[in-house]
Parts: sequence; C-alpha cells; structure tokens
Amino acid sequence: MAPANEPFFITTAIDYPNSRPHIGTAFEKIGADAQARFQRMKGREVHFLMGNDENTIKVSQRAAELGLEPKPYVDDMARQFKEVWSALNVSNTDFIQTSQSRHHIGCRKFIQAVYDAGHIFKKKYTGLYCNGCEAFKTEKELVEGRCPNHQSQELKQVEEENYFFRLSAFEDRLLDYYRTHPEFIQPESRLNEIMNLVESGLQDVSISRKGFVWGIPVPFDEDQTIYVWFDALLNYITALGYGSDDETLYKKFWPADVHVIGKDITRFHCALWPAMLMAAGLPLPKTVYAHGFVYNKGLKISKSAGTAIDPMTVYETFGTDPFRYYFLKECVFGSDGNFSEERFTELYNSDLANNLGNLYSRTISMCVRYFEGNLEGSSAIDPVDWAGDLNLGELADELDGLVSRFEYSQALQTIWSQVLDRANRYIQNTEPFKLIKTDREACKVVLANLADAIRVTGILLKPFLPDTAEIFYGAFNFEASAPWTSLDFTQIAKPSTGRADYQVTAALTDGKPVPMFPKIQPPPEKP
RNA sequence: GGCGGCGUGGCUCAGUGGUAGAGCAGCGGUCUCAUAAUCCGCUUGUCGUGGGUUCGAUUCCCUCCGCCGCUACCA
Repeated sequence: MAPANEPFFITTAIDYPNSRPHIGTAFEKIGADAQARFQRMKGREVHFLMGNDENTIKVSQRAAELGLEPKPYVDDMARQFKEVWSALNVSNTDFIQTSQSRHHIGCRKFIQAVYDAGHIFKKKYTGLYCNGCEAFKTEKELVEGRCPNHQSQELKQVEEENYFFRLSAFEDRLLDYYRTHPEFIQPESRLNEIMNLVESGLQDVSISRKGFVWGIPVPFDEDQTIYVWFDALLNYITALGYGSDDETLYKKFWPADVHVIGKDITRFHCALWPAMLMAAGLPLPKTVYAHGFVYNKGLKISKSAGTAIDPMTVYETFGTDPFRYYFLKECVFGSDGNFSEERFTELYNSDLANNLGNLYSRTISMCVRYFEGNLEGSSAIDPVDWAGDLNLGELADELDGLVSRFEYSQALQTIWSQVLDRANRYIQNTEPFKLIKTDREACKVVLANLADAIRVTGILLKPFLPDTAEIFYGAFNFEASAPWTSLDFTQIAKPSTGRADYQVTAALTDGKPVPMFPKIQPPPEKP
C-alpha cells in the first residue's frame, strides 16, 4: 500500500470544445472522479487534471461560424464544461485550456527539447488539399474523390514542408516497455491491440502545419504551428508547470499515476505519448486506463444522428448522485455501456429508492420514534450483529482492490449485496418494531447495529456518491469520533472505541427524514 | 484480408471438465419500522450452429452463423 500523503496524479482526456459535453464524456470524468476521491480517502495527495483541447482547426472554425474570435469562444465553452463537471460533483483540482500561456510555454519548451535531441526532422508532405476546409484530406475522408464538405470544389495536390517526429525509432523501446510494465495499458484487452500496432511498424508522424494563426508556433520555425497530438498530449505536463519558471508541481506529480481516456485514443496515449516522453528524456506515466463508450439505447452517440444526450438534462431530471450511480454501476468502466431512461428509472427505484434510501428512512425513523433519536448507552454496544458472518475488514480489502482496478460496477454490487441487503434483512429478522413493545434494551441493540450499518454505508459510498455518503455519515454523530474528512475504507471494521452514544443528527421533517430518493414513475410506454 | 474478443433464462451479466448462477423485471406470499418499501418463495434457459477430444463439455479443439474491437492522426 502506498504511504499516506504520497502524491497521486490522475488525468482525463482533454475535450474538444466545438460542442457541449455529452454523457459519454461525463462517463469518463465520473469514473476518474471516483478514483480521485478513493485515493484521497487512502491519504494520497491527489492532483486531478481535466481540461479542453482548444488549438484545433475545428474549434477556430466553429468560433468563426459564430462570429467570434477563437479565444472568447473557447473561454466560454470552458465555462460551460466546468459548469457541467461541477454539477456532477467532479472534484478536479485543475482545468487546463490549451490556449493558456502555461500550455504554450511548456509545449514550445518540449518540442524544442525533442528537436535538439534530434528526433524531429523536416519533410515534404504531398497531399490533397481542400481550399474550402483549408486542410489536407486523407483518402479515407474523400467522397467520390472530393471533400465531403465541399463537393463542388476540386481537390488540389499540394506540397508542404512539415516537421515530423521520428516515431519509428521508438518501436523497440516501446515494446520493451510494454513487456517490462504489463500494467501500463489497462484494461488488459487493450494491451494486445497496442502490441499489434507497434509490432506491425510505426511510421513517423507529422507534427506541424503551415499557415495557421490559431495554435502554438513551432519555436524553431515560427511559420509553423504544432499539430494536434503533439500539442494535446502535452497538457498533462504543461498543466504541472513543465517548462515554466516554477516546476514544483511537475516535480511533485510527474509521472502521472493514471491517464483515464476513451478507448479510441488508446494508441496516442500508449504509443505516441510514451515515445514523445522518451524522446524528451522524461519519465513515462505509470498506467493508461482506456474506458469504454456509452451508447444511447445501443446507438453510437453522435450529434448529427441526434443521439447525443446532454448530461445537464439527466442531471436536472434525476440529480447528481443518481447520475453518478447509473454510470458507475450500470456501465462497466472498461467496457461499453448503455443509457436509457427506462433502465435509469429501474435502477434508481430498485437500488437507490428501495434499498439505499429506504434503509436510511426506516432506521432513522425508528431511532427517532422509539428513542427520540438518543440511543443512550449505545457506546457500550458492540455492533457486530448486523454484519453476521461478514468480515468487514476483508470486505474493505476486497473493495479496495476492486476500486483500485476501476471495477466500480463490481464494487457497488458488492456494497449492495454485502452491506445494504444485509442490513435490510437484519431489520426483517430482528423486528425492532416488535421488540420495542417487549424488550426496549434489545431494540436499542438492534438500532445501534443499524446505526453502524449506516456509518459503514456512508464510508463506502464516499468515492461514488459523495453527497449521499455525507448524508449517511451525518445521520448520526459519527463525526465526533471520526471526522468525515479523515475516513478510509478500513474504518468500516472499527466503530471507534470510546465513542459517544449514538444520536440522530439527520435532518428531519415532522420527526421523519425526507426521502432522499423519492421514487420516480417509469416513463410511459412508447408505442 | 490480418490480429483479438463476444454470443448463457424477458433484460444486464457471472461462471465451472461432471448435465447451470446473480441482479433487475414478472408471479405468489409476508411483516408493518419505512419512499405500498422490506423480507421469503417461485416460473422461464436445447449455456449461437455442426462436429471432434473425453467415461462425461456450457466449460478444451475445429467448422459455420451472427455481433463487435483494433488495423495510424474525432470523446
């Protein structure tokens, strides 16, 4: 286990701000956020980076369409993105925009270093150029030999001198790295793809373009700007101040512990990026985690097909934690998942309303109703009954492993079956509502046990459903003996000794908690 | 075409060389503390197709069918 306070650096992919985020991008951020929150609980000092990828042709085109200069446009988009991430309770500690000067400075420093090391060379590129797009087109993009966006125009054979990165020179070193660091590419299924790719031979990649004003000028040839990936990937270090006057963060957090990315950009992160770092003589990230995609009822998310779903719509309808729960539980992080309102409703009602929310309600209600919320003398009760044969220490270990490996769905399933179902069953079996009539002390023992189950739930849900977890943990005076900010999974096994008697501190309305996940009606059947 | 993966009850999936499991949905029952929630029980499967290895395969091998990923610059 990593020592406490050891730095942990986690990143997500930077997004193109030529349109608003959709639930697929949200999936990535929530998955990364759960990991960030989990690592914080383990005592790590977490730096969690997100951001937008702004130095692209499409972005400047989009800005032009709206009659805006690129910078005000990307700044406004960044504001919108941050608004969404904030609504979803994503706990990033930094948000980089690649149009920021810190990124420009670091990029120029980096490319210069790689150039000086002799891994960049100039080469003539000949390709089909579309005047309408002001960009080169590849054979694959063409429709009947013409640009799909400008069918009326002929494409021209144009020659341009660009800078190339000698990626081909790194094949052996990359393969060697994969073999000696099998954990580098995750999940494992992606490793094979990348090994194949690299074994089949890498070509040098062009890393600059001529004649663009929006972008980062190449320091050793100011007529050229740095192109796409050689610019975008660098955000991971420029955000840490690489190449600036103050490299404190860089020294502290690089290399990254994990880059969380979409499966479609695996090769850039697992082949190009490490090669770039090797070329510059910098350390490589420890792991790259490629998550799956979210589909809309089986259809690929696409703006033009109308299958994109705005996270804010879902958020406004269902709330933050239900949103997070759906994606963390229903969509296995390393695989593809599906979104549908029907499934959302099912999962919400069964897992959140019926099991989780209701356990909270019935526990608090009984404590208030029977004991005015004061479980006097409960500090002397060892709440081991509710867990039965469940070993909470082992459960903590198991969950630690699952979450560390990004197996959130499995982790949540385990929490539900091992903790919540068990606690609900415990109520059914012990019948505190009957005990109160015959044996007040025995009833109190049961309720003290349930209070402990609430405490355990609050701790275990903290990385996934932060708001809900805090409500659970705040339901009783647990805070007095183990502060909310200092919790980690291992504490589920040890209700603090020498603690005060349990006392309900939950918010009440007319002596009852307000349902935290009011059931939602299933959407009407569509004919 | 090449490399890889998948195909298990209505849905989502787990799983093992000895003739299958979970959750959800559905059905029945139950308690009454609770958001008519909980808890208990039940129904459905030729484990894609055909063949092979084996005493025996859903699990190993091959064929076929279907689906999917990667095969260089879109999360």
